Amino acid sequence: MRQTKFFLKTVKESPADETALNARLLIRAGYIDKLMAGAYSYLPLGLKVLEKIKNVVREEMNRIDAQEILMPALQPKSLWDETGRWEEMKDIMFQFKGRGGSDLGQGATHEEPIFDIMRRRLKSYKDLPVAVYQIQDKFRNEPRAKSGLLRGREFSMKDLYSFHATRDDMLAYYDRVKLSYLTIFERLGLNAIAVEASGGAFSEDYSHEFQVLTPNGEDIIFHCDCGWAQNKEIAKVKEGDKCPSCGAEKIRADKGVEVGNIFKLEQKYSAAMKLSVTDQNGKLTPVYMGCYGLGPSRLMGTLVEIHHDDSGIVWPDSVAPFKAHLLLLSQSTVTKEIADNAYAELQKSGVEVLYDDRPESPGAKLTEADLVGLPVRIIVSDKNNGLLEYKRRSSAEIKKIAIKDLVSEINKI
RNA sequence: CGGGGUGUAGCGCAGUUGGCUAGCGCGCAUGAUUCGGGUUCAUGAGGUCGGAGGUUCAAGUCCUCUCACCCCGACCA
Repeated sequence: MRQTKFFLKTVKESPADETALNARLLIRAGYIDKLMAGAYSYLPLGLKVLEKIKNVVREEMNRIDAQEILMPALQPKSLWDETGRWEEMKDIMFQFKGRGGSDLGQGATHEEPIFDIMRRRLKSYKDLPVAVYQIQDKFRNEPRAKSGLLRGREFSMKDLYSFHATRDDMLAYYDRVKLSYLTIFERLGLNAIAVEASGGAFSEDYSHEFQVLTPNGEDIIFHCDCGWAQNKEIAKVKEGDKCPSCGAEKIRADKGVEVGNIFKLEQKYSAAMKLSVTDQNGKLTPVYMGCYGLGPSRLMGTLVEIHHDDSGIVWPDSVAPFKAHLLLLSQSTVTKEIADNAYAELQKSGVEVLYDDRPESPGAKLTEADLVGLPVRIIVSDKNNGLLEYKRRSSAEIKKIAIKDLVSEINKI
């Protein structure tokens, strides 16, 4: 993509109404725009990142035999009355009247509609197991939206629901999802730890939260090098205590951002919403269920909190909106030709490249490139005698390479 | 929802005890200039001072109400 044709405007100064680092950088660098508290637009660069995150999630979901669906955000009260959550969640759910006075709500989560779909289709233990997921915007009337993309009133969530004939099967799938989540976070360039947390309203057992440790996180996590970790909400230890798992006296307390949460719902929901199948003996049994959330938009914010420096964002390769930023620093005909050739080469090889072909000053281009944070920077200038200057955003090392070696150099990543 | 703070040009900000034509920087337009870390200069466009009501000869400035945004707390399938 030529930058002269690309819709991207960066700004020098941080917005006054944001203090969260992720929002300040993402807005300055032209990824997102704030519409109101807790609701952001994704501009071309930002949407590319969000989609890359979602696609990593899709790939890993598909790998654990989950199938993608899409449910409405708009939902009727009647469904939510079956579980009693219309009342229970009235403070957090956007609820309003439809035409004719019908009560409607916007989905803060989707257990009710997925149950409605499943109870009319799952009839026998032979129909199980089944797992479906969707990636959709959730709406929550947060008491306090804050921290940029980390806590929105409208935000992207991937929610997965699994249905099982036996408890053992549910537990086995829960473990599969747990591993899948860890793979997702690793692919995204995040070090997330699985933390025991409250099971919530429909489970007495612990749930697992996936927490990325960062000083800007909202939760407090007690954890040990051995892998044991609990949310402060349920933890009965304090910093420096003996680890209940390995016995070493080095429990640490750190702040974390919750980027995923998985629950064993057992049979409680199925009982409430009459989701039963006939077992091998012909007897009706409530199905076992699990639900598993993960937040792509919150992940995008978290990625910026973790991967940045004083000059701007430093995207991990897996989610960067473009792989390379090609900068034309001189306006001589010869140099322009070299840059055009390099651009053509990259495009031919399928490398996603943003080509800064604007007639701006070198300083402006260099500073802006650091702010935007693409993984590879390639400079073409009169100074380089026909060679290209190759630099990773995450490193200070600069290599001079020939055009013919450019694609192979990038493909090493 | 409690406490604190902020609303003035697209963005970041200044504006004294109420006073005359509301400013600065960035950005934008035009023309020059420059070309390896957001070049320099000139000219220009751009404002119901968040909104409503009030006090006053006179309100960006004082009072009341209200809306929005930020931070702390509470809350957080």
